[in-house]
This record gives sequence, C-alpha cells and structure tokens, in this order.
Amino acid sequence: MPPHRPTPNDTFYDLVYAFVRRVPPGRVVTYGQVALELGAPAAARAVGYALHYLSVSPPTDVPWWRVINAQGRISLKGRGAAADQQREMLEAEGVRFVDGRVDLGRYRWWPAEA
DNA sequence: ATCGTGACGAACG
DNA sequence: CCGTTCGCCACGA
Repeated sequence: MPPHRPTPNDTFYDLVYAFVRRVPPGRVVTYGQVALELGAPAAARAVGYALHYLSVSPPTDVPWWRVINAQGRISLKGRGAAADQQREMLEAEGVRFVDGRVDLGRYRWWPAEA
C-alpha cells in the first residue's frame, strides 16, 4: 500500500475521482465499470486502491460510497465501520439492498445518462 | 527498471 | 452459493 500521496492531480486516481464525482445520488457504479470508462478495462483493482485514500484524507467531495463491486455488494476487505457506513449512506439515498445486494440493473449509472 | 500492495473480477471446483 | 486461484493495474519505494 503506497503510503501517502499528495495528489498530483493528473494521475489515474484523479481521473477516478473526477468520474465518481459525476455519479448522482441514489445511483451506483462498479469498480470495474469505472476502470472501463477511464480506458483501463483491467484496472478495477487500482480504482479500489484510489478510493482507499479518500478515507485517509477526510474532507472529500467524492461520493465514494456510490462505488460497489460487480456483485452488487459492498466490498469489505480491510475496513471496519466504513462498510456498514457505506450501506447506510446508500440506503439513505434510496438504494435498496436485497439480501445484502444491490440490483445493478436498476441502480447502476452510466455517464451516457448525464 | 523492478517489486509489493490491495475498497477488483472472472473463472473454477 | 461459497472459497480459491490467478490475472491485471497504477503508484510509491
């Protein structure tokens, strides 16, 4: 895990943040989808890595909670309360969870809609 | 230039 | 519907 990062503002990460900022409330996108939209189909993992830093530097205008995995589930690797918090944030926006999963066919957002 | 890292993901069994 | 395996990646060291 690359410790600290001052945010150069022109890296792949910044592109991730820019894209996620466009996701409207009550909608979601997947890590792989973001990577795809950014032209790096296989960089889903890097996307998650990028969002990881948001929790490190609190004040964020990036709606990171709207990014979930391809199964429509909240990714919970090395995060405690963050995961539960994410689900709460989404439900507060109206996103329904059925059996711990989100119906991507219904909540997934595509930039074309914007 | 090379390596380790992990909020991923598709493929298996 | 699990848990595992393996491939892929950007980034900092």
